[in-house]
Amino acid sequence: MNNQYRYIIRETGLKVTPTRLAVIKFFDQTKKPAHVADIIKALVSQKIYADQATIYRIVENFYKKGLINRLQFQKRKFYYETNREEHHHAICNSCGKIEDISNCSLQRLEKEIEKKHNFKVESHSLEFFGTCSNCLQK
Amino acid sequence: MNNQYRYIIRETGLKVTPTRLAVIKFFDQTKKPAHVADIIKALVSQKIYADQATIYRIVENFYKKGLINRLQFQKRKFYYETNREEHHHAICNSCGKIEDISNCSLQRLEKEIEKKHNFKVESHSLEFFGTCSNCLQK
DNA sequence: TTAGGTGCAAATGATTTGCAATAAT
DNA sequence: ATTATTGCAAATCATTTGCACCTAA
Repeated sequence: MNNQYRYIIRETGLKVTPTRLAVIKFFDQTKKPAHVADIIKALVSQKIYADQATIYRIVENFYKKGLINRLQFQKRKFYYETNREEHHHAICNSCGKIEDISNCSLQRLEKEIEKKHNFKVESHSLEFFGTCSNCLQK
Repeated sequence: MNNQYRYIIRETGLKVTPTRLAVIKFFDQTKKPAHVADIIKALVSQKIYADQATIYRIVENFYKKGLINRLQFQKRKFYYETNREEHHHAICNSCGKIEDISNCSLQRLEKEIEKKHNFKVESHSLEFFGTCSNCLQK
């Protein structure tokens, strides 16, 4: 059951600990971007009490190992989410809801940049800000 | 000479003060994204000593009035730059250099999102991370 | 004159760090 | 046994705030 998670962690060279398992599981089950406070809240509701320093370290390690992505939405904090296929976000300025956007097809643009600027693109971030369907109705 | 800047500030409904003039001028002359510490340093070199709280307030006001843009580059701090024609950035992971990217033509994508998600796009941020030409040679 | 701007110092919020205790391999 | 991980408390960094004083309109 937890074996898939143990395996994923072990593959990165990190040690398997209960808190890391819980965090991996959290990201696997919650598909939404989450910041550290979200993660802590979710773990507390499962009666898992980890220090925030620990969560910050876990999440940065996972990010560096490529297990999760790190995002920012014009906020002061970082958000993290499972590293699934390339996609982007639409963030509602009114309620804060975050929707997924896929099929952005920026490959062409990346190619152009590499040629024009002689800049090797390794990653990109693309976020849209506006008003979501719910808030539009109000 | 400073009249253009006075005019720009006055148009927003904000009062014209020496510090605001200096900040507007700074953004007009420096085309690169800058964070608050950069601005303070530039002003100090002109013997203009303003409190950091003041700069934070000025910059947020200018941003809200649409005079400057606010950016984040996977850093904890905000960057600001003059609000010129739409463009994006390529940030070097190695030396931190920031290059401009123009002609992104995301209009098509925005239209799609508006239709598919019923989400009114008001702005977007698009940044590329990688290695710049200088760092590639090392 | 008066609404808005500024400086100062203290508060805040997210994140990081040092270090000793503990757990995973 | 060895090395990585954790908890705790304190530090840091960017940013914000309250308040008394000052200044542009």
